[in-house]
Amino acid sequence: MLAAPSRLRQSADFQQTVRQGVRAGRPHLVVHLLFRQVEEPARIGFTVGAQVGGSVTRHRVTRQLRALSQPLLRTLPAGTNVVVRALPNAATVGFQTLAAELPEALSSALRKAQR
RNA sequence: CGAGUUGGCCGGGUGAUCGCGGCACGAGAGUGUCGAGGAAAGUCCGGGCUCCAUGGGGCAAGGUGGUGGGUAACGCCCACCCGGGGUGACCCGCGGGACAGUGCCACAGAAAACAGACCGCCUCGAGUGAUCGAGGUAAGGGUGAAACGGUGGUGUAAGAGACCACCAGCGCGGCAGGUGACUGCCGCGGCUAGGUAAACCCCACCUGGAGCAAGGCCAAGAGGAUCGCUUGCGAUCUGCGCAGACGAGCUGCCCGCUCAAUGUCUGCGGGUAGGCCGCACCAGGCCACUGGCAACAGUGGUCGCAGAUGGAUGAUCACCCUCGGCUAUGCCGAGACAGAACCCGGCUUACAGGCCAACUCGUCCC
RNA sequence: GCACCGCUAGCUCAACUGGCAGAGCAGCUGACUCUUAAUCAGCGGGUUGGGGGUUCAAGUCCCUCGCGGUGUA
Repeated sequence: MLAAPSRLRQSADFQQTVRQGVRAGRPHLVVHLLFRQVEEPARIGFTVGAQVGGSVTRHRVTRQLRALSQPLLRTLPAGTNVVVRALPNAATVGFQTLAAELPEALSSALRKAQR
């Protein structure tokens, strides 16, 4: 589990990020990103729906994404909110595929947001 | 050796690196330690715990259903009885009551529950005759899931428990065994009484309601009474709005009791979740002994065993294990069902593969 | 967490107290027409979500499992 200040913890935060932020997709996941003008650490959250699979596979995907997010968190500017949404086919591919797609999607979203 | 029955267990292992949550210690960096399951699942039962209610009487409603025992309790478990299945080990059974009452039994059939008689059979009468009428009878026929005991004989106009023998079944009595369900034996009776209660129902026994978003504390906010003290409500709110109904409450209803038109309830709309506690040490696991057929209980020893809140057990690598494929001393791929959320006892359902024990039947050998 | 509802032909729905599973649309065949549509005649199509039980007999009653959905906190 990430530290509490680095997590999105409320449903409202998720909705705000997904609706107002920019979006960058890859075949197995989507990254939503939103800059906020506050001096807080960057925060990240995960959305893994029931379409991905049962409880066991959902948790497995969440853990893999969380493990990948740990080093990427430092590279984000302060006040950034990120929501990583797993697509239904995310459980069918291995860790290596997700490890390649997440940094790509994140940097792509950052470029979009800075424009 | 083959075929089978029952019960129990495991359900990947070891190591390294980078990470996560709880707890303990520490000023801190950090160190140490623990960290998913047999079903954590479905939510079908039972309890603990918490709050609310709880003066009495009656009626409902729901559940359970052989007997005895186990248990905190159960719709669970154990043993036994009865019925059914299997050569057998063993398995299956919502397994009380059908003379307390009511209902239903389609189609077919003469007739479907209480006796009756369609075709028959027999006697008498009428008629030349086909046949008709009166009466007796229920053996035979056919229908059906089910037809008023079965077989053989006596008997008769034809027949019939009308009578007899045996058998099946019912009721009563006695003796014996068992805590009991019940079983065995003997005698007597009338000769025969359909099914359905997972149809209503009757009988016996059990059940107050809600649920950890229970509930408590703090912070913050709002309203009323009077400044304070203080009092009531307080996220299950509303003296925020609109509309409607009516006496209301005693958590289903009635009696009864209590309170009261500034009261109470209902519907629609509107609004509200910050932290801490509850929270993890118990009907606890394992081992031994004792009692018991067993479920289980008692005594002693020993162990400490998840506690998150967008929610902790992940990622990678190496070797080993199991399985599958192949170009086969190796290579490649796969590793069941499934993720704790207040806790516990059961039930049910899912589950690759494997292990152990007891027992049964068959065949062969000693 | 608690309280409920539904599952029937390819689709939308019936089947009263247990008693032969049906209707409309769709499909197929034929007729009408130069052809199509419309119309007319006919035909096929069902493990009643799965399994088990009670009953002579189950879509209906009971138990259990699955899928989908609703209300409420």
